[in-house]
Amino acid sequence: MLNIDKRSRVPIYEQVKNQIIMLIRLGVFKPNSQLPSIRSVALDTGLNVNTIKRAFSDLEADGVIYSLPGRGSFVSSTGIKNKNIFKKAMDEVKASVENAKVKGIPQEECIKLIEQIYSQKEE
Amino acid sequence: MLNIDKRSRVPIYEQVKNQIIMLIRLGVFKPNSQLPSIRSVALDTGLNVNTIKRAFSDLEADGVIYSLPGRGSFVSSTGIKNKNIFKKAMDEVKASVENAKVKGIPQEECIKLIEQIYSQKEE
Amino acid sequence: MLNIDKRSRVPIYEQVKNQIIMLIRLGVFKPNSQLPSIRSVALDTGLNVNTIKRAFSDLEADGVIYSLPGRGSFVSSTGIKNKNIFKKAMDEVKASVENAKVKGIPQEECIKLIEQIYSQKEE
Amino acid sequence: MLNIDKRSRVPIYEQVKNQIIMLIRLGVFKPNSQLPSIRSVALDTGLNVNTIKRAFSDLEADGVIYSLPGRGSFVSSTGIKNKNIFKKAMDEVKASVENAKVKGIPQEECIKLIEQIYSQKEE
DNA sequence: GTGGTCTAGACCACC
DNA sequence: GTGGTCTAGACCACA
Repeated sequence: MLNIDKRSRVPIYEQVKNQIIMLIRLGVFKPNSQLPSIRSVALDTGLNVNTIKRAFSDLEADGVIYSLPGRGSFVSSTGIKNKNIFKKAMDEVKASVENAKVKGIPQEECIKLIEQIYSQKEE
Repeated sequence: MLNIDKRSRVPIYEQVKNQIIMLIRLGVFKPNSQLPSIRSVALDTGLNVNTIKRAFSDLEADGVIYSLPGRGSFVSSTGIKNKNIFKKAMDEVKASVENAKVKGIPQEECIKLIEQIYSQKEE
Repeated sequence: MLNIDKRSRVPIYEQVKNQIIMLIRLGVFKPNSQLPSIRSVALDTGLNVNTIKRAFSDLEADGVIYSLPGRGSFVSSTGIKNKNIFKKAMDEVKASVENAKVKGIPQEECIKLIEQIYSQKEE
Repeated sequence: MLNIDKRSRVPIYEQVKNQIIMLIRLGVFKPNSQLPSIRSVALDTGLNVNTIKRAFSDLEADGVIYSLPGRGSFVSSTGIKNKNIFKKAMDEVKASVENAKVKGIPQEECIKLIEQIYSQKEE
């Protein structure tokens, strides 16, 4: 179900977080519905329980999901409509573009790249 | 000479690299001219010698500077026109924008941000 | 009969306990009268039998009810006037207020909150 | 330096968090000053590095401290003046007092308890 | 030395 | 079965 690249420099728990966010955004997991258990995700992905737990806890801290001990983890009713998540993502873009600008990369290159990324179909 | 923010999350050696690249780009350091020694930079900035060393060897690996053992470091003749530096910067932008897309941020938001960054005067 | 919030962080067996205590306090269940059976409560609420069993045995341990094997559970003659229940509740209040104090919240804030809670009508 | 009760039902990382918050509030750790390293705290307390790490990460998520990889952990410039921390503490008080009210404990008992707690000198 | 990530495996409370 | 806590120990990047 999840597609993890162990060789990426992006931490595994971040990849898990991102994929779950995308699945919620795509409607695969709907608000207030139950998510697969931490352990089952760990089994499916072959990752350690603690790594998945870390991803779930982070998502809970961001208000994307909530977990009830002994009962399971659930998509929060507001789902992905959380400003905090957006802010973090935009902060990253900002930092990387500012860096590109400092390195002397012209604005058109950046815009071209963005248009290219957004024209790709979501996997 | 260098403007380092010790409280930034950007690694210090990265900040050193970036500032040197910018100084080359602005013409303060010209192709084939000698750079200040690692030790003098360390003294000036109050940073650890190892940190500066790391920045210089990274720059050498990127072909931006070259060092002659016993004589010092010099701006390479091609200077900053090195594809590697550009590629790394663009890879960062790519990763952050792909992440933004996954989080559901619309293309226009990214473009707006870029135009805003590039409209600012360089410090 | 019982009003359970499955999405609450309060354990379900705790909610069951609390509601039964309140019903006794309100006189719905009188001292020495028989309580509905564990199974019927489980059926009514749609909760797991084990969860109800846990609530009942906790209440018995606290001396609020007693059970006669094969015949059912009954409100104890002393009813809710049991020190143990009070003590547990007060211990919780104590812990949370001590925590608030540590966090730097002034005494007046706590008192104000309490007055506000007690001025609300009981549901 | 820290005073941990391993037998408490309050998670150890919570106790660590609370004690650090108190030390910041008392001015022992000042805004922007460096905190003892995660490892040294682990050594001093005899606790596992990961447990201390958990406490520090939580504090960072709450904006109380910030950490710079390779450099250390620091009290954030706003220090403890964080509404989130206060809200969580008050939510706890609210829940416990509401519970006490349901159990039939009179308002005066709660107020008396609070006055007693706040009259005690801070350790 | 510092913090950050990851694994492995234990024990607990709750359902 | 579920999530939550804790320990032990490994490896990494950064200073």
